[in-house]
Amino acid sequence: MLFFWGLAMNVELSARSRQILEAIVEDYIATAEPVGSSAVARRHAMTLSSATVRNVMANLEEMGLLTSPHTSAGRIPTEKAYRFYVDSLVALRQVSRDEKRQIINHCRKAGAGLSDILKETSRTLSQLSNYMGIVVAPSFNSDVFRHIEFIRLGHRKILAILVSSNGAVQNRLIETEEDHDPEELVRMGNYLNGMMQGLTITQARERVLAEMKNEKTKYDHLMSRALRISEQAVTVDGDDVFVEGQARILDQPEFSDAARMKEIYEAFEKKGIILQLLSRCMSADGVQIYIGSETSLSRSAGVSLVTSRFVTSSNTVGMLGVIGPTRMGYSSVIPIVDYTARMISRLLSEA
Amino acid sequence: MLFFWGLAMNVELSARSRQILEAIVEDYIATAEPVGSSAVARRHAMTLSSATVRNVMANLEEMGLLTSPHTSAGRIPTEKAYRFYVDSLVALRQVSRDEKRQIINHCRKAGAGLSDILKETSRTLSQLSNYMGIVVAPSFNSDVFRHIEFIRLGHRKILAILVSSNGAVQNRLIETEEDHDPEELVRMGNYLNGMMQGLTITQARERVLAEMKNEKTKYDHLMSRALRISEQAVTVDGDDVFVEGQARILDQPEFSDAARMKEIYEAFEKKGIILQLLSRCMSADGVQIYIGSETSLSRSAGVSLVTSRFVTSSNTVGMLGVIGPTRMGYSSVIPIVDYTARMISRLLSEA
DNA sequence: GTTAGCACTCAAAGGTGTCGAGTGCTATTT
DNA sequence: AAATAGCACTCGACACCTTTGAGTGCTAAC
Repeated sequence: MLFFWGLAMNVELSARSRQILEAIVEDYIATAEPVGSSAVARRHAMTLSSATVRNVMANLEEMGLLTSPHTSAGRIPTEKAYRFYVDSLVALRQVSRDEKRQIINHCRKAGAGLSDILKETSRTLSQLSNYMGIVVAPSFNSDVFRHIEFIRLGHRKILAILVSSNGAVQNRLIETEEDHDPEELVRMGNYLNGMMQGLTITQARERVLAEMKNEKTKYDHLMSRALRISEQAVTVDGDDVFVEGQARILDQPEFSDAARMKEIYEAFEKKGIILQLLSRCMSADGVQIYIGSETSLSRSAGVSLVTSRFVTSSNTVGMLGVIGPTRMGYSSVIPIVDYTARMISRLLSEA
Repeated sequence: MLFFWGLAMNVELSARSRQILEAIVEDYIATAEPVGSSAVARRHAMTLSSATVRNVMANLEEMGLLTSPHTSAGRIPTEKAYRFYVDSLVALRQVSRDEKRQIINHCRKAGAGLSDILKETSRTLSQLSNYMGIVVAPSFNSDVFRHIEFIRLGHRKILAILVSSNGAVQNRLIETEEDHDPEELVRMGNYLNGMMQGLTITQARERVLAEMKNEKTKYDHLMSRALRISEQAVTVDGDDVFVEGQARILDQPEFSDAARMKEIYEAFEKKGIILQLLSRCMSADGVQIYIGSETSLSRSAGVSLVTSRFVTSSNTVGMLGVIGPTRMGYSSVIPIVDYTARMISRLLSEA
């Protein structure tokens, strides 16, 4: 639907109009100030006079691609214009050698744990883009079970450790109804490890629930206890989200006022919003771009989101991207996100 | 030294001056606007005229307790005034029944893991105080070792799981020089568990290093490998810090401008600063208060910090507190921090 | 179709004047 | 001697004005 718009406009615009729109968008991205007709004529060393540019701009405004904040200011691009720009105008920059180096180094240097890598990635994205970096860990639930283990911590207190084949680890403290001694726990572990081999965490959970209703296991003390405990262990709720570089967006002039800022920060404290937002881009391959209201992050905040998914060795998908103002340097952010996603995918597939 | 100042001033001020200073500080805390002499006379239904109050205020200014932002505005308290206020004026509010309920509920409802509890506590502090809540987990290194366990994840890849008696868990992915099969890992685990029983993590680490030099173990293949791996496992670097309610401080008028905000947020992205800051309050018991530059957080930012430490069953100490503007509602924040620290201590001691 | 010219608009910037909260000082009261 | 009333003074805040200049839309000429 969004893409359709882009194509539709693509057809309707003359080459010159497109060129001018591109100039305006890029100017505005660079300066954050309304762009006037003469600025366009000048900056682009075009063979056109400002008057001509004005006519074109009036056209573009009528088409809903530009607006003026007031009668005699320059014009600024609408969301529609950004959409069009991103779909068919933007000339993507190459990822520089230096940036590549940074991305790769950061990936490697992180402690080898999955969450360390992802956190570091988030930071790298933020540094390279100068906006906010965001990474959503592959959903633990859809990852493949590797190992479960119980450790007795005290009277009726057990620590359950659940490892997925990604190398992601979940710890859960469980209070049991009766006390279990270490040997019992080992046997439970063996039983469950056998049962869950090869399943995803979600499937494992279903399997546990099914087994609990099974007549055979119902009357086996050890098994039924093991199942009851493991039911808690395999119930993993939230996915991990790593957000870095929150301070950076304060550099952007459009976020200098406090009310606006607050909206964004509050959105981030409720991580649920982000997850909901990002689950959308899990399905499609390649870089996805959400502009302004398309993000449904907060109507008024004027933020955009450039994301891509990455895959792990066990074929679960995660999400990474950059959040910044609508007026974002798409030409460099898009390649950075793309490249980073590829690198992370490769790194995690090796493992 | 700071306390000495408080006492010194205590002596020098007449009862009336103190009363007026208190009124000014409290007014300023409530309104964030410079307080004028007539406001003091009026608000306090004092038997004094504004002219008299003026004289007293001139005195206080000379003593460095007040400043005027410009000739004909009211006066605002200096850091010194806050210090004095906190040391000897403030009338602490009782923690209300409702607040107590919230604190206790939040503690309990959290998933039983240590980090869940602390994160939730941080959020509670933020909610009750309307400032930023901060909790530093007890240093893992000084906690008592409980259990170590190795899980083979793949060729030459081991997951080490280290549990302390607090119930804190550390996972670490380790790449080994040779491949180890699961049975070998179990034996290594047994050996190390025996060796480290009763030691703190730091001691355990020293013990490992010592054993590695020991002639006897040097020539035992299993042991020497176990030691080499465990050396990595017991090397834990950073402590966990939980900061919640960052959006809340945007409500404070003094932080409405972006430059100021940025300073604070950047301080928080480098968690190191916080740790350094908080390590100071680990030693002393009871509520500690750091005002403005005393925090050494960022000279210009004008933030204060109210903290208290808490203890766990294994006698390690953590830190919790509230960060807000110097102009902070000390009378309610101090009791909240105090009460929360006590509750958390109790909760963690039970475990 | 392009451009030059011109009248018009409007925000931003700067200047002026008033208002009032607040001060310091001094003379007066208690 | 301490407290107060009175008064002149200061200075930011606000409202109001003008000027400036960037930018527009329109029209007539090329």
